[in-house]
Amino acid sequence: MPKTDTPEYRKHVYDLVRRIPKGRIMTYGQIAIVLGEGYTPRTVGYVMRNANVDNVPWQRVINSKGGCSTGRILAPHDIQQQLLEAEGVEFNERGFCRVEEYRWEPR
DNA sequence: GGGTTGACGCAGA
DNA sequence: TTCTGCGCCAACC
Repeated sequence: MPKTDTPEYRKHVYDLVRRIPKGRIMTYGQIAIVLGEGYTPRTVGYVMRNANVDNVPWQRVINSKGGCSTGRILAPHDIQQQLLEAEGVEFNERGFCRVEEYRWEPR
């Protein structure tokens, strides 16, 4: 079972995130299921936290609520909605988007 | 080695 | 529908 501390583990997550098309999103749970290998939303989130300093569109990765708990991240919460809106993702007043509609699954 | 926290998810009230 | 609690796995103190 891989660990999040290994570059391989993180690369796996990063690669999947980079595959997300423009104007699409993925939830932590979805990623955890797709990666399998004992991945859990927690571990995925842990990796994403470090992805902040990487060339990964981490803003496309959100929680099941369709939003992002940006209040706990190191980066400003404005970029999340801003970048996604630039890609065509619509957000409501609460700062949430329709996950069921924008959710993308790799194959 | 043990306890707490966390970019989460789901079930229950 | 929204809020609260519990569980999950790994990292941090």
